[in-house]
Amino acid sequence: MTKHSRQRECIKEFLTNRFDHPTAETIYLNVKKEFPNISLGTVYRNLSLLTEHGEIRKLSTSIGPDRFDGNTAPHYHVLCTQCGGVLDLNMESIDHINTLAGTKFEGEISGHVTYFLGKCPECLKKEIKN
Amino acid sequence: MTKHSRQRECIKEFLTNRFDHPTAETIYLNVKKEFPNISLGTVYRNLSLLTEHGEIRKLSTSIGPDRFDGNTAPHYHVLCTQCGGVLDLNMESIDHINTLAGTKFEGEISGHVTYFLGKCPECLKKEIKN
DNA sequence: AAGATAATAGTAATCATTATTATTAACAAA
DNA sequence: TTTGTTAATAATAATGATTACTATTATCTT
Repeated sequence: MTKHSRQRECIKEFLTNRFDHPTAETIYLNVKKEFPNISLGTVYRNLSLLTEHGEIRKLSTSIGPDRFDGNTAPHYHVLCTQCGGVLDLNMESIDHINTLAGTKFEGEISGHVTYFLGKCPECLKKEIKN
Repeated sequence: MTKHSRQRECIKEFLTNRFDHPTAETIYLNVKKEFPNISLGTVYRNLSLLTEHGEIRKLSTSIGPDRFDGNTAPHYHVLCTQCGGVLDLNMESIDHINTLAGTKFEGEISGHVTYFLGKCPECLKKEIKN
């Protein structure tokens, strides 16, 4: 049975107003403005809780720390190999690849994790200038 | 200019004979049999080198440490949500999703990282028994 | 208002990985 | 085959991200 907490509410709200998929550290620094004594552990625990409850999404890439997304609607992400930024990609779910994978696998396929690699519009623009 | 080293050769050979995508720790413990004084740092450095040179592949999942694959032929992986194992999935490259993603993105898409979630044949078998 | 307990702040611990450094091994040239 | 050069090593410390611990506080219930 999970009790309400103002810290968790603040974390949740911060995430719903951000679209750059901040890290726990960034969330910590920002929530600190409203709760100067908040602990990084509290941030991590609440991010886990919110993720479990399906209220936010956790994004793990091979580079850098985990990031968090307040938008739970199904969509994909592009990881910019230049600046390290993580951008939204509003593409419909490609769940047909699960079916395809299922035909090549003796076990059971229930889902997939996909992120794209590339260059964000900003980095691309800078490249052309030079 | 990269010098030959017996330790690196041993790591490489160990990986080409394993198909369960071991972690750096597992590789360390096994290579230790031939090189009792080998250091974990040496294992990590050589795994990075081999990955850079395209001789092995590094697999990062959101759960647990990185794993390494001696098979560099293009293929995918299934992460068993039951036992945590990582299995090969010999499916052709689904690079058409890059093109699809490109149509929804202002930047540039150069590739994708995908792994599937599911249950391996062994865990599935156990489940049916019970 | 009082009691029960989940959540917190503060901090220590853990885990995976990378960095540092003195020593050793691999290769090249004499 | 010795010698010189330099990359690779072993040993260890340091880092970064995350989780665990614990006494205190906030939230909810009665």
